[in-house]
Amino acid sequence: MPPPPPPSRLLALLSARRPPPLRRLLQIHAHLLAAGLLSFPSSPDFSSRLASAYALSTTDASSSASPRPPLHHALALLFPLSTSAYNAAIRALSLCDDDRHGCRGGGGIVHRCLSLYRALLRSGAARPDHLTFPFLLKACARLQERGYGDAVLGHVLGLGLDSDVFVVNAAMHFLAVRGPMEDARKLFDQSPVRDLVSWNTLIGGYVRRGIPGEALELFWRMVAEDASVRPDEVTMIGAVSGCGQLRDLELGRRLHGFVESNGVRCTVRLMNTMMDMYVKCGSLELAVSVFERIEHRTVVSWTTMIVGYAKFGLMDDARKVFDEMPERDVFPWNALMTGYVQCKQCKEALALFHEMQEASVEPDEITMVNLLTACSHLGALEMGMWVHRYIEKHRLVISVALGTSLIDMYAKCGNIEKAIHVFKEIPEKNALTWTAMICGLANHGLAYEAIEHFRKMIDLGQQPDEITMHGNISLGEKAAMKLVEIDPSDSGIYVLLANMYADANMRKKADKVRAMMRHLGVEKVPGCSCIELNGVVHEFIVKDKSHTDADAIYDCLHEITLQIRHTEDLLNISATGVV
DNA sequence: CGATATTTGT
Repeated sequence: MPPPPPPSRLLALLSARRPPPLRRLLQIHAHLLAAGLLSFPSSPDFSSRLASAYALSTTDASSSASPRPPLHHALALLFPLSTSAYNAAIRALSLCDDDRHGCRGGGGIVHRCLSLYRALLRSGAARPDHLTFPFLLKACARLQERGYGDAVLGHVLGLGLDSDVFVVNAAMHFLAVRGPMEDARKLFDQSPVRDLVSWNTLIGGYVRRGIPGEALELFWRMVAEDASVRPDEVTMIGAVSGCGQLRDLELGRRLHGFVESNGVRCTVRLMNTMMDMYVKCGSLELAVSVFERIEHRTVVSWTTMIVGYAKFGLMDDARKVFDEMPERDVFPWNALMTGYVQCKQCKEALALFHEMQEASVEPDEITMVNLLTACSHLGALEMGMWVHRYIEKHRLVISVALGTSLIDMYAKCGNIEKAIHVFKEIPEKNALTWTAMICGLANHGLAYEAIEHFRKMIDLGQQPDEITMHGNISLGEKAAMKLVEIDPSDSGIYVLLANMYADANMRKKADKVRAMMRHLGVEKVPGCSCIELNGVVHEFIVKDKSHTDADAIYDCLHEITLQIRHTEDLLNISATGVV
């Protein structure tokens, strides 16, 4: 028998970033027991470290080949655990930040955190304390469902921990991410404790939700009213990115000045945010000047620069930046591809995808959305179908956005049946999905089906609160206009529209738009038809001469017309009689 | 002791 490793060696094994495999962990556990190192309390706290390692090793995806024991079995071996051991285990789990270990959306890890918390509540010996909740709430904020976090918030109140600033901030963060923003705000306004992180959390929350006005107002209030805090890097990241959402260049320069005159640490992250803001506010020049002043550029810095050039249509410069970057993850690839698509250089986008595959970069959902958009523009049905198969083969999750892109691609590439099929298959639909389907049907001249879908969309209440605070109405309008185009005489559309506006509390505007729609209905829209040849869609409008082979096509049409006339003469029937 | 933060998309 080899001698047991010294405690320092065991400690090192337990503290490694990657936990030892379960089998090894059990050995370590036995050694610690034999050495009497698990008697509580001890320093260093071996039982906390062992609990953390168990929590992590039952999460480790690499051990998923063999059945993993439930976490509570492993922890039962350590029973009874102290609160700090539970906290350490929850902490270790909540810090393990990627989703490889569990199901999507960090679900696996969060549920393990919650089961640890339940074990803690059941244990009787230990009670959750002020250190338990920041980690736990952070985990809950990563979960789509709100229920668990709400329950935990209830416990916080029950235990009277609502005066611990760390707990309050974690609760605010949870509410800002998952709950109604008003609740986060209420907590901020009513809490007896408040510090820099409280302000930052709330400002960041408003920015994440796309309410930049509120974020900036809070920022100025913080500067003016609360002398106990000074804006730091995190504050400024929130304020500057909010300013980017506002597209307010003047404000952006002011905030930039604020950073420099208030000694805020100008870290790469802040400078990246500043670049992004300048790009969004339309000043490529200032974005470049910030980029050039960054000493240690990250992938984010380079990517933001690519987005900037692409946004201004300077694809050659975007490509140059892309080629110059020392290392790339999927972001710069997607950013460049998006640029090509938006600049209508769809063939370049497809070529980039092939480069991406040669570079062995794993494409993601966004890559696929870009590819499908490129295919839609090109009318490249073959390629589009290949992308569809690729998505299925690689088991990429078909999100709303991806599903919508598929529908749009099939519709624009001329395969409306497949578009309908995908529409029926996908589980999640939003207003954009419906619009893509309705416009697709309308473009294929399927007026009845389009109107039926429009009706269904309204019936399902698939709008007012989907997007903002108005944007949705224009979506409805977009769909409706398409319908008016194909059948101006259908009064049903006007009724539906009127109802839609009524539902959205826009009665005042309803009449005005009604008149507009009528006007549109009167207007003649040129008839249009599409034909697909070898994966390329050719579009023709009445009297359209834009096609490269227009002369030949019209010659051919003329020939066909002559032949029909000739046949008519032979059969002695009139053209109107046939048609 | 513990909480807040930047880049890609229909």
